[in-house]
Amino acid sequence: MSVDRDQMLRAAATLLSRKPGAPMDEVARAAGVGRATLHRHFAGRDALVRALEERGIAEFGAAMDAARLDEGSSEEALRRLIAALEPGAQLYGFLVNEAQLFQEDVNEGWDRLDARIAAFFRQGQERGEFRIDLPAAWLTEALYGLLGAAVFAVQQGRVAANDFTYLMAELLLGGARRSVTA
Amino acid sequence: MSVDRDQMLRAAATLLSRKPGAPMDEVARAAGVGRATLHRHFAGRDALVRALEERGIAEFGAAMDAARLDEGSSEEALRRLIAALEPGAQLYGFLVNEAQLFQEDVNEGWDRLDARIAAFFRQGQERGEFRIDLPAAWLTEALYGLLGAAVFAVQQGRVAANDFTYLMAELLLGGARRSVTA
DNA sequence: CTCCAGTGAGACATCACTGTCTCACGTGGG
DNA sequence: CCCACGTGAGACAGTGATGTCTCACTGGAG
Repeated sequence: MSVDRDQMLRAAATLLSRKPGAPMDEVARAAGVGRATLHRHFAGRDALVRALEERGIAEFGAAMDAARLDEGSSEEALRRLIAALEPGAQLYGFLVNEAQLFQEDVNEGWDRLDARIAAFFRQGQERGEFRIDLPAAWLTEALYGLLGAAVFAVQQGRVAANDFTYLMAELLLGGARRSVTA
Repeated sequence: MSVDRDQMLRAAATLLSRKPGAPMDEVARAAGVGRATLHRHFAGRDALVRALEERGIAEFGAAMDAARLDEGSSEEALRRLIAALEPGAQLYGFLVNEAQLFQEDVNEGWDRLDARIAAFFRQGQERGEFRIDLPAAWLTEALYGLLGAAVFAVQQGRVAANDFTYLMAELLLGGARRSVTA
């Protein structure tokens, strides 16, 4: 009888990531639940988005933990990170857009994650594995941007979902230029 | 007396690129014009966005022409393209987001531009200058994604506006990995 | 079996935005 | 000078989403 709050969040994430402005009743329908029930669990749209934020932040952090960014080469670590990010990529894409919208009142959890990602890139630079002429902050933003682009490309069927991790990692690491050795 | 329609479009683009959902009266204020006047020039919000689309498509196309994508190496051509895209990057970022929202009813002008960009990447692949394991469609989406990320990074002051072209081109072409030769 | 907590459906007031209209004003051209 | 056009300010109704409330129902616990 009682509705699974987690399933509601998941359904909301899936819908809102494609249609950020979807009305509450549409979110409710997507979650297979009445509008009243949705509203009982989340005081309002803001609360719902806030909950999605917290969920996204937690999952993002968990993905970073799982990727063990300190082990092995920076390149391998980045590949692991992207692979770990893939399952929640839709949600992250939605949240990144959302965060860009409301520059003010951003959850401080994002700052922490941003800092961790940037620190990882900086470490790679200090190790001589990443280029030093591209600021860590830029690499971080580029990661987010490519994440969103990849999610969209998959949604549109422009690229295969299976290639997600490969395309992300290869472009971010090696770029489009054909290398002499490859 | 008469208001400069072009200036209104420019102001609208600047505001909406940061705040896509801004109400019409805010757009009007940003353009230094009354809401009624804004409405006299653009029948409604849709018409305004449509006008921005057309403007963006035209400018994007002009930038591609100016970049002379057929001359010289593909890498040089891509650098020229990114440099030519920079002045209108805010607008393009807004329009790309807008296009992602309304998958249906997309201006066919975008398809044409998409096709030109993809064809350029494909040509580079056939010439052996771009990697063939990254589909041209993905490179195209990545270009858009990085464009948006770069605009945002500059807006947030995370990177210097002067580095826009360099950061975009270097990441897209060479990626984050430190090359052996560089 | 009997409650009752949780639910879906719908009514309702409210709110923000929109698009239209009117009216007074000022500037520029005739 | 005077008129007319374009403008700004504001009023107005319409619309869609929101948040709250009520009510009837149902499935599960006791």
